[in-house]
Amino acid sequence: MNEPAAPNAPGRVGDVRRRNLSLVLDSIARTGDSKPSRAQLAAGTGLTKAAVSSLVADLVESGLVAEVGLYRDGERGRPGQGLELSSRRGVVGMEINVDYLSVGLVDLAGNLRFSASIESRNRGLAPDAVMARLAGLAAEARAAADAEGISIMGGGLAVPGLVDEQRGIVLSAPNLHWQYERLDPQALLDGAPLGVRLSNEANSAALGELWYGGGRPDFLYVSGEVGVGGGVVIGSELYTGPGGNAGELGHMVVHPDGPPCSCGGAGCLETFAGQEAIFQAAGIAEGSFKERTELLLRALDDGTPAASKAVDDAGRYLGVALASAARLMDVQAIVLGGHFAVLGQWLMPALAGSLERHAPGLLDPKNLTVSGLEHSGTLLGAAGQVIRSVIESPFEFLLAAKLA
Amino acid sequence: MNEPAAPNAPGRVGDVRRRNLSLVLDSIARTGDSKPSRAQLAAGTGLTKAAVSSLVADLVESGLVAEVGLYRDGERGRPGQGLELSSRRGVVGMEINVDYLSVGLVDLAGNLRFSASIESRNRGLAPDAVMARLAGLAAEARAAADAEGISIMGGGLAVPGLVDEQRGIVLSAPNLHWQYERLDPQALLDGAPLGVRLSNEANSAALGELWYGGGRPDFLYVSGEVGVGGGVVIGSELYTGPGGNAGELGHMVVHPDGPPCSCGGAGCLETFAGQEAIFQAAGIAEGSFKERTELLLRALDDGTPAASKAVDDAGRYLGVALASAARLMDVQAIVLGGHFAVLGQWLMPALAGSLERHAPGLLDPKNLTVSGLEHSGTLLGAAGQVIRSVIESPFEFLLAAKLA
DNA sequence: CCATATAGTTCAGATTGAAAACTAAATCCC
DNA sequence: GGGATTTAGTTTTCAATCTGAACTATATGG
Repeated sequence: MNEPAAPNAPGRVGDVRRRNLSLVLDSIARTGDSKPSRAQLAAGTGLTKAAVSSLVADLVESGLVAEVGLYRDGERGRPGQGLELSSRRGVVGMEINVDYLSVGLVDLAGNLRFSASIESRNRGLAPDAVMARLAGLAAEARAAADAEGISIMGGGLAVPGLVDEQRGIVLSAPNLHWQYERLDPQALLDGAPLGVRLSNEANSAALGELWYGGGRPDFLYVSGEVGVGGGVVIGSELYTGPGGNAGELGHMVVHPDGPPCSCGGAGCLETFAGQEAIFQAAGIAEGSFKERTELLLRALDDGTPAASKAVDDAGRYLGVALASAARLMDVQAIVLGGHFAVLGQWLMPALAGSLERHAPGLLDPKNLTVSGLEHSGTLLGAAGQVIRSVIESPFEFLLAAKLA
Repeated sequence: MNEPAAPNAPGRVGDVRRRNLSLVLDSIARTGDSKPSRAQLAAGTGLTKAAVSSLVADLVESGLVAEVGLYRDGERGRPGQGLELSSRRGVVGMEINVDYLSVGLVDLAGNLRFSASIESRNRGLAPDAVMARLAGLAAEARAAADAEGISIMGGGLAVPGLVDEQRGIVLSAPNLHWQYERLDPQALLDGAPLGVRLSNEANSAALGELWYGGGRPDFLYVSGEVGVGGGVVIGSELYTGPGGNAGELGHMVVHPDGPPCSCGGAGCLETFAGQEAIFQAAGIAEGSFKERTELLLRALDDGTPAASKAVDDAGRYLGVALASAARLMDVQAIVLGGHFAVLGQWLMPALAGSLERHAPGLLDPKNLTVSGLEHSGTLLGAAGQVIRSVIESPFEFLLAAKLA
């Protein structure tokens, strides 16, 4: 869709403006509610007022930034024109999960302007059937955008599995029983200038947490779904590794003599802390995920020993994996999401204890938190990736928008 | 010393030239022996011939690049002027280790032009005493540089411990019994325009491997010294983590019920695969490192069961840690250095087996290798950091050189 | 010796930010 | 109420630096 600048591309004179457009736009995005003036942007970025004026003019003309009336900062002097990200440009976040589909309309500033979701037993369903249902939801989002006067720039689609972003292929999504499925995400938002970006669910949730949640620059996001996934955020960027598969927390080895795992290995975290493992250890075998989760929570509330032990064990082994991860990557904050967030209060004691036992003093307990975004985190992250790409490369967006 | 460009600095017109100077210089460095002409550089970088001519003129004037006579590429037409990194600019790499000190003079192209080392039982010695001995070696390197007509740009000093690069402080080097020692690395090479950069031994070894060894862009370097250290190289850059302490492979947890470790944790890799742990498990208690290593190697040669088991166990647990690391960071190649390189042939079977058991198919066995640089890897890496900083920011070097 | 091919230089033109002067719009204070 | 002051934003001039095209330099081939 948009070609990223090659790292070895020659510097041209025009690159300076590309960079400064992004710098100013990002500055406006970061300042958020306080709606900076051109003069404040100049002070904040180190650019001259003249340069900022010229850059802002381009951004306003493109529709990415809007002026929002006068704004008084100090007591004297001419008041500035407040600037903010346009609320008339949006991105559609979409999520396919095991038992539901959801969409959300997110504006440039990150506000969730519309959302909808439906239950859908997707496991084992053909990708085409799932995509057809999702297309219905996407149409709702487009209608909502029309109603609110929001122009849709693009979309993000998160799926619980390994994906090839470039080619729109789901390499493997074991929980959906999908294997090497070629989707057509573009069809969901026909005509959107930036298209639809396919992404991994855990990674999107991690990015949602980064941009619209806790907001730390460095943390490890742990997503306990059917599998145990993770997203590594370093320096406010997702670390995906040389092959794009980093963050596979679920298959870190937490016991050298542990049981065999579905991945072919042995002693993986997932065999101790995956949803299935916890349900099984707690003696809860029947029903949908939702039903079993409710049974488990009730059992924990009642203090049922098997349930408590199951969650304690999961927490302890999760602690082993996180201790190793913290040592290796020097990660100093951890955010729990998905199933782990739901189990938070029961999981934490064993987890914190295990971390302290294996990596004493390495991680401040107050940096071990539960995600507050719940299900919308993935949606926000999926949409956010497109929004960030615009903020980081506004020039490229202008081109894409002009061509369309 | 030289201030790195802030990530949020505004782009200025002059930045374009900074970047292109680096692009051209790096291009010359990469092309290596084949001594490219200006026209070839233009084709390779995407810059115009005019721009390359102008950039090369600056680089030649600064003494970083030299013309090396005519060079014929095709059959017809005017031959080009071959260009290469100057062999008259060098950096001194220095290393403090537990039982020796060493220095090396490395020219811009990465050739080791001179090296020397002395045995020195540094454990427990005062930093001042060690630095005084090292200064003697450094003086030899300077004399060698004078004799060869090499001008010294700066130096790199690697120590086996955690360091604060900026302030020249060794935060902790347990194997030397050093704790928060303020060194004065600058004194070793008084007057060198880029000063002396302090660095961690394992990290330097990893970088040495990157620039002058295997040359993969992504790998995990495992250094088995007294402790077990590591260096994570991703996208041809060292990953140091948000706090600068990434790569602490030795304290990854490889057994949830393992013995206590000196770090206060339990079940750490180091308690199974550290030098001391191996010596102890093999029943070798007395003597210097060198002597004990020789004893161990002889015992392995003889097939002594205790020694074989000690090394097998170390390999197996190392495999557990590396399997986890590979999952988490998606690392696809591993290079063994230090003690592990010495034990290579005895360690490999158990290590490879363990990796395959815990992360089957994840890592191609041919990507599990032993470093070929031996001891000079650390030296080359320490010097290389300064050399790379010049190649990546030639403009800043020009300024620094001009001020001196 | 001249056609041709390739290397490298020179020069006009375009883009862009810095610096400084200027205009615009508010408050302060008498 | 009106000038002084303060702050916001624009205009103008200038310098840096790349591109592109024309030009010069130097080789081979017939």
